[in-house]
Amino acid sequence: MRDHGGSATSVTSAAPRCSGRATSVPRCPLVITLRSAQKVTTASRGLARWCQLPLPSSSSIRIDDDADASSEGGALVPTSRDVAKLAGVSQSTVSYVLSGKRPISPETRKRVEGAIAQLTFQPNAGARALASQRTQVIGLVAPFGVTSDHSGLLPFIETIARSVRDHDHDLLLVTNDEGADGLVRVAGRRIVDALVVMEVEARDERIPVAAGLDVPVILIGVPDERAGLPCVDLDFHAAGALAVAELAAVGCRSAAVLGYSSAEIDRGINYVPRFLEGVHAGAARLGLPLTVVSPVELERASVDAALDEVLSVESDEGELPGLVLPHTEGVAGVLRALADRGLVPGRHLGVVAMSTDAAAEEFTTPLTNVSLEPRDVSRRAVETLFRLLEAPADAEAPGIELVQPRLTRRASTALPPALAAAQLTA
Amino acid sequence: MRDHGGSATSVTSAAPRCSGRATSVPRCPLVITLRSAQKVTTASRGLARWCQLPLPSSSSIRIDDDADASSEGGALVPTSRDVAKLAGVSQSTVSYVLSGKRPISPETRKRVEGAIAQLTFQPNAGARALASQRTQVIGLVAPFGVTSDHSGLLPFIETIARSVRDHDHDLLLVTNDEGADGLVRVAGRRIVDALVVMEVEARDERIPVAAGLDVPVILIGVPDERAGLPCVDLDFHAAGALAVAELAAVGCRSAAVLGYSSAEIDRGINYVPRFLEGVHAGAARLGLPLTVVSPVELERASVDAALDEVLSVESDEGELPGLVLPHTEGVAGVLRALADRGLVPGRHLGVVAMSTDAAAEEFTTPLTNVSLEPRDVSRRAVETLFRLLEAPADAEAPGIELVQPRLTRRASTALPPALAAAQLTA
DNA sequence: CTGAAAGCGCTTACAG
DNA sequence: CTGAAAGCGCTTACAG
Repeated sequence: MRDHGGSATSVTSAAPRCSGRATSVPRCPLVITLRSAQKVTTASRGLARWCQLPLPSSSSIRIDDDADASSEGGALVPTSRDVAKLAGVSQSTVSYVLSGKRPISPETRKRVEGAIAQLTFQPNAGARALASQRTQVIGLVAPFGVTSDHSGLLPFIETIARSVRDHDHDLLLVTNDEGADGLVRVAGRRIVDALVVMEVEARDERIPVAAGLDVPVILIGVPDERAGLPCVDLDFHAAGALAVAELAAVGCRSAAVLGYSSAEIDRGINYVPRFLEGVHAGAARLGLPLTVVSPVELERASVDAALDEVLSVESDEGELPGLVLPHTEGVAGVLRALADRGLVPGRHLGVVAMSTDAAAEEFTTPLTNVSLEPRDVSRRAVETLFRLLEAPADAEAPGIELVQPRLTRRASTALPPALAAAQLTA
Repeated sequence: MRDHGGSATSVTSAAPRCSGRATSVPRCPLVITLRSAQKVTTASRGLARWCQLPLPSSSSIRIDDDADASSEGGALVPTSRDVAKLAGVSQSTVSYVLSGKRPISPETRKRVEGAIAQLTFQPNAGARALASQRTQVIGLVAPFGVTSDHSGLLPFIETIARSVRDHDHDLLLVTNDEGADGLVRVAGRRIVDALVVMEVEARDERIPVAAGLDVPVILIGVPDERAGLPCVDLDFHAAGALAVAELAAVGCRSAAVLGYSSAEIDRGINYVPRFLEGVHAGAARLGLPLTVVSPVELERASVDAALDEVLSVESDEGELPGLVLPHTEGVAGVLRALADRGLVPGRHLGVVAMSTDAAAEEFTTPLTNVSLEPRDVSRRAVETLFRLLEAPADAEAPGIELVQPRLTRRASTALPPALAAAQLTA
């Protein structure tokens, strides 16, 4: 047993003796005796302060700390061996009671559970991982610091963390700074059982590395070459088509897309072309004239230029095109630029944006949006990952799962009676 | 060694034999022989597909897979014992080369490092944790789902994750759904070595629990009763004082605070009173008349009412009060309401908001802000936590660390020449 | 400067 | 339905 930092303090643990290693102050019933006043050290001073006791100058103090008393500074942690002894069963029985991997008689179970409760036993995760080859931890590779804004990231992290907990696992955050090495590290050292890789790029250096790991990996996003790895993502093609279909439905005679920022395009994020293809396909099917301006940067000047270009293409009847705003971060800037021109979404022109519902409702004119469904995508990713984790090695590997986007009509496509009427009679 | 799912496949690993457990396909040099064509199973089919080989009908195939080839589907992972054998040293020497905990001769080191590289050895985290009683994982208890918006949360998570990696540890995310039980679980099972608890409330049920754990805990935020736990937070008192001082400096003759939302107040977040106290103290020192309206909800009606109240208190000279907006989430709504009234920040009245610099610059009129400094706070928290983790048991326990806020003047307090001049001559 | 060996606290065939 | 024991892959006194 380790000394408590000063020879003045001696610790004697009373029965039942725990077999665990002492970190500092045992959690078992104990007696602390301060032997000599002269030799009182910082450690014993600290301890006394902790216990809210005056530091005695030349007497001994007694602390009766019961088993589940929570005093900081370390504890002699009970093991499953202690539980077994107390319950009068073998250690394996304790393990089986915990895991449910074999039938246990009701009486035995009761005794074991009682002992567990009495000792406030909690299984050691490291020992369990070593013996079972399962860490019960999932790694999440999150794209911190790649782009400036990441407000959209949080719902993913949150939902993934919760879903993983629903499967009795924990979530380890792997920042993207480490790149592919991070994947190799957490998988190779068996820190995690499986990985979720977020925001994969079209040609992502992490893909071949991830495919070579001997733990299951799921991608959020769809790279050009997925190397056999399962992917989950929003159906951005459908999202693009949905956006133009809405504009057509409310009577817009043409559509214009104010594209992504060049930062986003340069990163080769695969949803950019997928969304634009969807827009094109949708417009073509509906016979809607389409203009795409891309890239559009977040800066005011770039937004103004793009808007000028788009608004100059008005139709013969002086009608403005319906606007599709795929770039969530840029939406606020475009709306501001519209306001500067005295243009009100839903009155002078239709606007559909890719954004969360919450963000869409925040604007002066609530926006019709196509939701990014981060929660659905995250949940699906985790479900698939656990199916993979539990699947026999010969199971069918899942492919690409696409979550269908959802459009919610709000004021920004509530077009004027004239247009709406035209639409109704059409 | 585990069977590969079908009796038709036998796997023989060539020297050097690895001592690790086979999950599926060994990573060591190996020979795979398909014995009988009739008995080809799904498993062996899957294997063949993987290897990009046609499935032979009645012959045996040979695959020479070298040690660092990365083929999915499992691997016979090398252990430090394999490294030791290959390097001709003892297992303990391998461990010491890795940990640097005792001097190693250059030649020995070279041989060991060579063997590690050759086998692409990575130490098993579970085994290491079990033997060393250190998991190298820090837990972060993040307040997911407590409030609606959490964009402000991300910089904390990001910075904490990075800082923790700088100390060669990983970050485990503990969602707040589990409440105090989550702390007990990850600490008690030794899933983490230490904890960061975010957004602590004034009377937080997690505090006494956290204080009873036998792992170091650091709080971000300052509860009423910190139970001896170290805290790191922004100095909200100073922030409040800084905000009114700025308004006074640019010539405002009175100040008004549009307070927090009742949701935030109800949660008993400790920075609410601290900030307001700072505002009061600052205003008192400067002799600035002060109005505080609180709560102010995020809803338009509430903002309008608060603004009406505040703007009616104009001075004899018809001057409007300077506005302090402590509630980051509510800033956008207040600005919109001001715009509706034709009031421009920095022209008709001064405005100072609590917000990140990035957010402050996003508004039509860039805002003078007092930064929340999430990165500084996070970094300090992690530094203190590791000091705690490495400190001897008798070390001095740290108390409350307050990070000083920083004010950046922008257009919203660039008041009209008349006022500025008045201020200069004063 | 290095090695042999015990031990960390579980799980899981194996045996009954 | 239960137990005895091997073993997971490291670290760390102990010994030289």
